[in-house]
Amino acid sequence: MLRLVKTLQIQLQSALEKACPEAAKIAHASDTTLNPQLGPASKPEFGDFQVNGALPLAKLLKQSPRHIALAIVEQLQTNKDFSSLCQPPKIAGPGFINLTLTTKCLKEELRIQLKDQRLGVPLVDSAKPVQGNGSVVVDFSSPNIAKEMHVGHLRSTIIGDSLARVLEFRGYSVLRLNHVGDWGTQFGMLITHLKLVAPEALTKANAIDLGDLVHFYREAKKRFDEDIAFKTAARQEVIKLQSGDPLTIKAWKLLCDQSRKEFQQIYNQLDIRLTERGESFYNPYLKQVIDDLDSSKLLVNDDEAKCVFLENISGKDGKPLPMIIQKKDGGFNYATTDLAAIRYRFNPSPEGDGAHRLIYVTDAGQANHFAGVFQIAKRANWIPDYGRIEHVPFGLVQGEDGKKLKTRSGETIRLRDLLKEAVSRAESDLRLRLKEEGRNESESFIMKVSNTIGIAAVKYADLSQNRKTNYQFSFDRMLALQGNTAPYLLYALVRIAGITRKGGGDLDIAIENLDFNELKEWSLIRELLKFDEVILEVEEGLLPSRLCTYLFELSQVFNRFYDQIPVLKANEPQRSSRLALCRLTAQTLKMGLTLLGIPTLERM
RNA sequence: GGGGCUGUAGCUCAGCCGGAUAGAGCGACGGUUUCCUAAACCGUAGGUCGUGGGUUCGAGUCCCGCCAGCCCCGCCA
Repeated sequence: MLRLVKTLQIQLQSALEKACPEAAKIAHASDTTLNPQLGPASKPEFGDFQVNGALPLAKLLKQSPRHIALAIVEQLQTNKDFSSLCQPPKIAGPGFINLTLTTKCLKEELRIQLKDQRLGVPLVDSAKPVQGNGSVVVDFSSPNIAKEMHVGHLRSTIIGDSLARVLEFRGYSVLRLNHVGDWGTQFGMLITHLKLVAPEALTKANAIDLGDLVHFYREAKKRFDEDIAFKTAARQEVIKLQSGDPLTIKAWKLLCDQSRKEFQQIYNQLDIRLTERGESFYNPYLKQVIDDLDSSKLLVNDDEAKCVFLENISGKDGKPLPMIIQKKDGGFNYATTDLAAIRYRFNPSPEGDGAHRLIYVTDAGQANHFAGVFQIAKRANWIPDYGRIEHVPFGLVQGEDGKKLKTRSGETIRLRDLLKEAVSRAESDLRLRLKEEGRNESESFIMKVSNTIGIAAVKYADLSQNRKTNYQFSFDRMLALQGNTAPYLLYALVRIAGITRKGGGDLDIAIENLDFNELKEWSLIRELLKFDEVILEVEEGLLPSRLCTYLFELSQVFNRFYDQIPVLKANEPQRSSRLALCRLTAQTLKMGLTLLGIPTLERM
């Protein structure tokens, strides 16, 4: 319905200017235009759209808002194109203008959407030209080498993937970058520790597995915090790594390979595609960062460390907060790497990615860090005029007690265990239901369905509740069959698949003879037509939860339709018309879920 | 001390650029099945939108103060 809204916007604009010439003159004088304030109706009984633009003009024109609304309506009714789209407008309340689309217009929109594989969502090329090479970087997941993926990586991975999918669907060339932690102090301490306790791990592939590595990492971290000599040795090791010492590099590569294999299993299970480009990738570009900052006079030596002092951000003492770019031991830290990454990602190919938008999906705790890094990048002129750089923050995953999610023994929950539990819970729910309903299904069916539901539930729960605030994790809630959950949405699709199986097999029906006469049909049509706008909202606001809310509402509207409106038993042309609605609902739900990274089922 | 985020129904959360009587879901209570999967649908109850001011024709939404919770703040990422 995007095109339609655009058309209405233009018609309203013109009617408003004609109805209030004095106000229009004033607006033009200050180089603005009058805003009709067109928006979706706040309630179904108000129609499809509401126009609020009359209200703010009342004071200026010293007329009642209803009077102004009337003048606008009169202008609108002289426009034949408008009258073919909307029924006669109604003035309501203090001066709102309510618009209801004509059934002819709704049917035409529906027909267009039924014919469009993209369900009305425009490709970016036809929307507006993009500068740079049109690519978008989505930086997400980013686990640390030598550590297992845990709940902390869940949100970044799932949200980042979904955003990447939406942007790809819109036609951007998306770089899904896994900025893995494969560099830095942690590495120095791990290698130093392994040299002492398990040197074979540093020279031979597969000498130890990731579980052991995690164990060693914990020991190393403990020693690092307690033992000053160890700390110094670890820092030396980092310097060796950063300066390319062959033995250290070899050990480092082995550790990375080991971790990579493990990560890949999780990504396969979640159906997530990523390009690994760890922190180490930017090693050759770090020096340039220092030089650039130095030549633009941003770099300051402070207590032997090289820093940039931030503007408008002060530290404990009230003085500007420094960001350390090079430590006094000569080592670089994550701020340096992040700056090098920004520079590289905006730089044109071949010395960079030529991106026009950078998106970072990390926890909200890093908000200050990114604010600082982005500020420095701006001041150093590394962000082109058309460039956009955004931090997409998210809150902690908490347990149902409101505290940080942990195992009973108080340890961090491994991602693989969490996914396993979701699937096994889905499986026992399913087996119970099959028994209750006396259904007989094959083991492969049970495995496929429980796997799909389990993973879908975890993903959907996270995406639908996406906000900056913390997120309360609950298996019971996410696997519930009712409410705003993945199983509820999947079930709506299964119902449609049922119709297809039982007789609507060729959903490739004629769409020229659509005939609707039920309120529940029109509600479904109106809901289906909102899809394109929702996708653009997600693209702009980077909030997958908007898409989730929409899909849930669509499922609800469909279930109401399904409950009361017979499809297969209806006479023609209703039967074909309703089948068309079912087909489009299925396509929309499927497409929406795909954009969330969630696969669908025919039966469950 | 400074900064960020959050505070909406018993619980979990929506609420778009400020717009009409603040919405869902869960839970509670009650109803619906000769019919395409009832894993559904319908109804009832439940609110000082943390709090006090301000701006505005109009504030859950914007501004300021206060209270509470979480997070970040120089050589970890």
